[in-house]
Amino acid sequence: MRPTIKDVARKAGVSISTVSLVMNDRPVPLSPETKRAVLEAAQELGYRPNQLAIGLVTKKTNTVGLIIPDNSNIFFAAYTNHLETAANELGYSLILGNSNNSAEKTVHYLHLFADRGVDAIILAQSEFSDPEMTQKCLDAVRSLRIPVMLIDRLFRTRSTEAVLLDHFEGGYIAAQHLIGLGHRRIGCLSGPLGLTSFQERLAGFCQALEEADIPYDPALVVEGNLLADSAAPVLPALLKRHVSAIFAFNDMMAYGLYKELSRMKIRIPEDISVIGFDDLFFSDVLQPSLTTVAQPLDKMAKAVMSRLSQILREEAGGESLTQVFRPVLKVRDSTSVCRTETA
Amino acid sequence: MRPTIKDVARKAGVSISTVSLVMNDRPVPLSPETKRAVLEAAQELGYRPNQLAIGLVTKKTNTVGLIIPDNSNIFFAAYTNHLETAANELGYSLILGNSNNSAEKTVHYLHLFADRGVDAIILAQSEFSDPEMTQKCLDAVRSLRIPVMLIDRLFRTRSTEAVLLDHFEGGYIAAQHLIGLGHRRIGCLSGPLGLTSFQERLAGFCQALEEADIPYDPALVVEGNLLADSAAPVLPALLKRHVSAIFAFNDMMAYGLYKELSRMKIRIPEDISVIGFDDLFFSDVLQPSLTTVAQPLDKMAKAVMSRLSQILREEAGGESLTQVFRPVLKVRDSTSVCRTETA
DNA sequence: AATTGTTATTAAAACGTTTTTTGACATAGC
DNA sequence: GCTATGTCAAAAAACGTTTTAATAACAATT
Repeated sequence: MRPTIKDVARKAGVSISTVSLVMNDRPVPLSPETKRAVLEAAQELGYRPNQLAIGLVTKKTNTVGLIIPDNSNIFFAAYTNHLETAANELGYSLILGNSNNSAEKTVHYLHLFADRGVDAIILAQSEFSDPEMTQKCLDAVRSLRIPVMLIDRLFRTRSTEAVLLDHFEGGYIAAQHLIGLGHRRIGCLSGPLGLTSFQERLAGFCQALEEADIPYDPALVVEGNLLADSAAPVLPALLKRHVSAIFAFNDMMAYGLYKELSRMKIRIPEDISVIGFDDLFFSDVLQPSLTTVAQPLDKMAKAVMSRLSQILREEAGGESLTQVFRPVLKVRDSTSVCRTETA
Repeated sequence: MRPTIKDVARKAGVSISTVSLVMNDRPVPLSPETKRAVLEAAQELGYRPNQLAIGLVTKKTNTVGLIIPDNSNIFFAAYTNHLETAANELGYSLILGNSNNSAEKTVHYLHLFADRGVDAIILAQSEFSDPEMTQKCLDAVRSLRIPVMLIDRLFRTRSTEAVLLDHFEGGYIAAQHLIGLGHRRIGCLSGPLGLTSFQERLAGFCQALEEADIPYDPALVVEGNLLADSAAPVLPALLKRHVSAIFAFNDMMAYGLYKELSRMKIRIPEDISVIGFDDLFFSDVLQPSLTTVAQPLDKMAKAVMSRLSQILREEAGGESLTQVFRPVLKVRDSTSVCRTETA
């Protein structure tokens, strides 16, 4: 049906080896006439090489597997989008798997993708609460013998390729911004503190407090589940402590705060300032627009793919590399100068 | 490195044909001992068949290409997520391409995916403003000789496989809902009316007006670009006409209305009702939550994949099938009884 | 005229599978 | 004792490429 190299060879009156040599522009002596004949035949037949066959012999498919928890999570959707763009620019295709944060599904996809001959795998997965699950993934990754790039903190070891955000600095600049506006009683709506990234955000937050000589009050830190609806149940605890600002450890929870505060007729930023983390698409659409700590996803995605491409071209040294990116503060309308007298 | 069928054969002391027969559980006479030996060897070596090689001989890769305009568009991200889930349940993997609404990129991915031996392609693309572009895509699709499933209205012909929403009904139920609340001057913030889907939404809207004996006033229909920021420029025109409700043809533009109305101190739904279309994730988070027309993406995704799977198993009759799904009205807090006296 | 060297092309092996055909050996029927 | 009939297993071809080694043709050197 689809023309193969044989068809081109027959049409051009040469052997298939010649066709291959010409198509790949190999540095072997070939007469101009032969080249022209082959190119013409290929053109006329609309010949396109079968990548399956090529992959079988070259062991390269120019395909990268991407395993993320959930593409309906807009953060990952945005990341995926940037990764796909970066991949395409470097000549790679992306094959997608949703792990739903399940170690089984992660392992499933690791194998599935390896079976399909992907050149590398990008894995977005934070630690599992059960260390055994993490170990399972680690084992699977090791057994694969394929480059794996982590874009979240699955393993604590430094000996893996990774592209990460500096979460400490993220927490730090968020706190610094609020402190600069005069806030001293700042609530934290944290993510699960079992996860390294959130520990680090909190540590950065504390560092900023310390530098401003504000005592750290653990009662002002509550834990959420990263979803919007986790804001409502814990908000009263913070309000009771008279916080003048709340640092939500991701934008989704900040949205939850918006909803609940609005229900309570507490105004943002007049009565309380809110700052988020991630800079999702909607943060700029919301009313008032959300001040937040942005992750430079485009740069990170580019870094992921160019590093992988480097590794695959075998231009990387033996050392594995962890690249850490700096977050960027986006000041919008949800934070303002502190107006409460209570220091 | 990775064990192959040969390694299993050697270890089990049989031929590779036997290994293949056993692994695929073929209905051929094989002694239980042989089977056991093969299975054991495979298990011990951790053998997993190379899907590239299998694809080369069977012409099936269990991979489906998905071409969408933009995965950072949360509507498509959600659809992609459902499609991936449905695909995985049926044993397929999804390979992803962002077309950015460019015909060139669409054609690029059509070929790229075909080269990689995908079994089918899912194409989310509305018509191009330039009919020549549409023709280009059509030609590429035809030349592929691979099943292509449309999940948007690229071609007007009925002779393609497609899974679509009943946009007419969507427009109809949105209007009906507002009319039921007593609204008679209803503004439309439409999408580009060059696109069939929006024409149909508008037609459904008009139908509902007609049934309620409300004259259709073209001055109440303005065109947006589907993005949030297209609301602000056209809102004054609608307000001047004293609309008591606005039907935004997608949720993103409804969000734009929220922002602009809030800036103008016009309250939703007290002063004006707003209804959207799509039911994006955020519509339930917003304050007030957005009444909207939902697309049953999970059902549609399942329908896409099960139909494709049917076609690929060659169980489909010769006829191509267009499946149309009914939208669902989600009544939330952004619409209320009309309080203006102006009829 | 024999050797060496270029240049252009091809043959053949390999990649890891599936699948069809062939073959070896027992057992049963005549 | 010979042919038919079953079992089981292996051989071999095929899928569409790349790549290395081989070869052929011819010119240039001795």
